[in-house]
Amino acid sequence: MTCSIARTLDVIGEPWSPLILRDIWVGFSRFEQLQADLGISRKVLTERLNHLVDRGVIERRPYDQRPRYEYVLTAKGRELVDVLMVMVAWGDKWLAGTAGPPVLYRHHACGEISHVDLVCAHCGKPMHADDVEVLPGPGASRSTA
Amino acid sequence: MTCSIARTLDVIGEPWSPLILRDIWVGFSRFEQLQADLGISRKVLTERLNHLVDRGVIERRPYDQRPRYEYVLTAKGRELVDVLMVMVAWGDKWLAGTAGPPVLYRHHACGEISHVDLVCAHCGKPMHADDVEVLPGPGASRSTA
DNA sequence: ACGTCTGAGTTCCTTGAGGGAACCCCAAGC
DNA sequence: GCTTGGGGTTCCCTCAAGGAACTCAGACGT
Repeated sequence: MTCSIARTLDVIGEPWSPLILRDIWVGFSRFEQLQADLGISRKVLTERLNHLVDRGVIERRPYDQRPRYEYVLTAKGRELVDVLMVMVAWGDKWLAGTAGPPVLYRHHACGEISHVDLVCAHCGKPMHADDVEVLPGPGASRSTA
Repeated sequence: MTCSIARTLDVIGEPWSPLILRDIWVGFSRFEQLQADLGISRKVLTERLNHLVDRGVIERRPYDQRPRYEYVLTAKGRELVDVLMVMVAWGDKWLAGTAGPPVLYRHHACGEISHVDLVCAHCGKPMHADDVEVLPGPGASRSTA
């Protein structure tokens, strides 16, 4: 489908993929760690990891003489974490409940506990759902995308 | 699971939900429009719409004397579109191919074709995967979240 | 009064993906 | 040479997605 959302979902749209990516992001890099932390079936974990490697968002690397491997984010994968960070911000705001957010994020640049906000890459002002007009682009083929 | 990503995925984690949300965002608000545009089965579309209504991200409204309904984003839903906008930015950058992005977004504030960028809500500087430190928060229960 | 059209779903059947548990391979270490 | 432990495969079984047909309710034309 000619839609960047659909294409992105082709990479992280399957049920477990975002959680796998998050775990790798925060440092769970080995197969057994991921399986234990997520409670995912080993079969599906294998499939998802292969898929993410195929799409170039993670890389499979040996870390021992023995056949031991770890998974690390590529540059493409690190940028995909942006999507997760926005999910965190939204989930913290709308779904955290009385206990408060389960995880906090300290921003290195300012040292404060914070969360992400969206701005226009061009002018730097806030950019949200109602702040844009949707137009067909060069790669468009059908009515929508 | 005590993880804001997992909780967000409970709302838009099922395969079609993000695409449904996108369609409603860009103005496809009726059942028949959504079904035709997405090619989703009517059964699953019904389930997804009900689920999104239950979670409070869209609202079902009659628009006629006859039993005709349209779906519109709530405030909660409009903020969830932030996630889609980041997916668009990432998909445009990494998956658009030679044809270029299928859809363009004009930012009302500056009038330019642009895309979103992530900044720290506290200090306004860029905030991405490597710019944060992850700490357990008040709502934490287990090792990770 | 009657058929019909249209939007908005339901129902039923069939297929494919996810869960679970067990099994396999290989290298080190004892 | 037997065990251990990480990193997967294989097999079966259930449940969710797809597809096509059916339903229902209110307007509208005649």
